[in-house]
Amino acid sequence: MGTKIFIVDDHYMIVEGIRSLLQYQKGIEWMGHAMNAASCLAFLQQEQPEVILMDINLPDMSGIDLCKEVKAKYKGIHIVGLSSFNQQSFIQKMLDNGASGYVLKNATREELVDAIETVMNGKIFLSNEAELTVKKNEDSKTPIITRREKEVLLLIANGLTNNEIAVKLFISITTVETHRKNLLAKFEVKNTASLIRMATQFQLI
Amino acid sequence: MGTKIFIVDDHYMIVEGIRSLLQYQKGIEWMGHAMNAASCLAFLQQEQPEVILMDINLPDMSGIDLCKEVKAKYKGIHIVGLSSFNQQSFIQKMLDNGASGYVLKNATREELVDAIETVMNGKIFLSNEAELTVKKNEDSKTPIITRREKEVLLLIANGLTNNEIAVKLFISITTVETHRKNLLAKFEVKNTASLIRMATQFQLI
DNA sequence: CTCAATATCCTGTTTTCAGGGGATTGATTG
DNA sequence: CAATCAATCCCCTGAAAACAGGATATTGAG
Repeated sequence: MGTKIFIVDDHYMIVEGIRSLLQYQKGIEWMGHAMNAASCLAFLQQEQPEVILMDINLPDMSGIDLCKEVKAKYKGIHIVGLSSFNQQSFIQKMLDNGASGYVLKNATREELVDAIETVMNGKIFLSNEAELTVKKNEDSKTPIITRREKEVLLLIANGLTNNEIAVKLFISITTVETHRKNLLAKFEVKNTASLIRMATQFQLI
Repeated sequence: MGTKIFIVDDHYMIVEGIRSLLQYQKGIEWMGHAMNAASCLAFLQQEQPEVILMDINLPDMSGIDLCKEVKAKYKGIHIVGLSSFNQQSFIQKMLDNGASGYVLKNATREELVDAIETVMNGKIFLSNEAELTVKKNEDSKTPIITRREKEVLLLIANGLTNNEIAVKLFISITTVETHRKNLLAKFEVKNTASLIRMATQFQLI
């Protein structure tokens, strides 16, 4: 009997694609698929696969949250993230929430099989490109900003002036200025335009 | 003999998924697939399909450009855009470049078949959701900005001050100020932060 | 408990931006 | 041809943000 796998993805083409790639693969047993988080959880109450391939974008819940929930309830299930994006923040969040690996949607059959085998052996699997991204982003990583700074950043992005922000957050305008100063410093930029640009690139807003 | 279709997409899973969805579909003849723009163009020199399903994200060329090129050389081929994103700007650009339709990657088999039939009849096909997006964005559409304004916008986004922009573009600082004023007016915002935010949302930078 | 991080507040000065006005040139187009 | 628009330039004012120095609670992890 092969490794029991299950897929959660709301894209028919992806589900069919993976089914087609793995259908006659030795050592792999296709248990079915779910199109959303809810029916995935419902399925798991009946049967448990060994590996779940899980999209990070689901209609009812983010794959990141679903990953957390599944790992909390069924510790033995290995989860492989599945996404067309090659973005470090998502990869990291999936891994933080208990995922054992991450495969891009342009993976080959070999890569898929490799991923499933690797996580079954208790190891971490990252797509080649995903691995590169992780490495690349080690240099230019997202600045670590505090909760308050993020609040201020969001309000800046929404076009509020320091004064308006101060009113909204019940703090002094000078405090807002300080947070702003720190944001500029942390992002290593020298004005608002670059700040907002960087922040969007890092997907903070 | 069915409608001859061809697929250009660099995602194995998508290609396999579509193949699986359409393989035994009556009235459709699968001609093959290409993983990039170059091999698509090479294939077209040998044979011409009636409908091409084309990803907007290709490794060597954007689907938007490829669409233009294919339509220029082979006017009779109907092109259906294929993407996981539901973004008005992409849809619009594909249609501007001669595409006959647009299908999201979470389309069902029925939707795919419908799309192919529709474009074969010389009509435009848009995915349900894509149609909604187009409608939604009719209200809040991208401002029309001039070449020069876009240049200035990019430099603002890169963190240059008016002075630096003036030097770089060999124009007076007052001219830069004017362009900036016009940008704020066109985007209907009142400061740089909002301007950059809007510009990124409209994917101008 | 201690220390570092965080959040808060202050006073200045200088630079940059926003918003108001008006004007000229050249290209396009109905 | 007249009208429109893009692109250029100019002046002015006041507001906002950036820069340079501080200082002081609070709190949370080791």
